[in-house]
Amino acid sequence: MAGIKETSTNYANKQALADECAEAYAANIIGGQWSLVICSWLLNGKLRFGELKQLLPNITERMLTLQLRKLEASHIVKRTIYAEVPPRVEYELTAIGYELKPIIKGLEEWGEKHKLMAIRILADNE
Amino acid sequence: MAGIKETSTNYANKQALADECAEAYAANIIGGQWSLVICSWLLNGKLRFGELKQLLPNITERMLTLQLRKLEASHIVKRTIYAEVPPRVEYELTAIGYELKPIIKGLEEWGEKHKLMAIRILADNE
DNA sequence: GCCATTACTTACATTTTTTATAGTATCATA
DNA sequence: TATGATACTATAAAAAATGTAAGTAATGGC
Repeated sequence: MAGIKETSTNYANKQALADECAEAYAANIIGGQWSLVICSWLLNGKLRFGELKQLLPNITERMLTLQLRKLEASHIVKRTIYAEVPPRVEYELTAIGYELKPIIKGLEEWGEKHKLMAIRILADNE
Repeated sequence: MAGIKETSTNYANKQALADECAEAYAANIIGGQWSLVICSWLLNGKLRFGELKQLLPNITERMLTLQLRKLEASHIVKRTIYAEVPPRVEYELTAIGYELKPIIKGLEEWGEKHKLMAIRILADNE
């Protein structure tokens, strides 16, 4: 929860929810628009900033930076800077980040299944 | 994806991501602030609107309605209205909604683990 | 000196989500 | 006639997330 107003009701609500529901706590961490997909790519190994950018064609550099910083702050990814010019920075999952694997795979399977269901329902309604 | 502007870049990005990544597709469905927690409660059985409201102390009626409607539109929950006065409405998970169970449980466990880790890291830094 | 490369940063604009507050319909009961 | 219960709806405003566009630092090669 970075850059959110600590006096807002929303902040209080998120805190309260996260305190008593671990799944809400988890959702706060991996909840950005691109976070899950970034993690999903990183499951296969280290990637550089530019590589991630190419894998997520429509992401802006700003969003990529923001999401990576958030993931880093939550200890989901580790950032390694090599003192070279031009710079080289690599991102990889931490141990706890890697433990998201079954969840991500589960979401993936569930999503596929849901998609098929949605298509079936659409077809039935014609 | 209800009430979002179909001409926005954000809409296009979400669509594109959801098309190629089932986990992003899934995240769009269960991604609201309260969705996961609502589903989590419903895993134990049917609940009325008012019961959900009490279980989620700080939620406004509007948010509860919005999230339930979104979940209903995605076929995650089923809504049953009883023709009584005062009205009675019950919410329950559909079959595909219930299949979120392992994912929710996984997130819960992962969240607990992550919390412990975060506490340990904080302690180490003192 | 100038350019190219990489991984950013900054300022600002727009869109989306969440919160706040007040109201509605129904009908049994007091 | 007024009240209470339930599950909402309407409108506005605040806050958060995302997008746009431009700029930065460092240095090796031309």
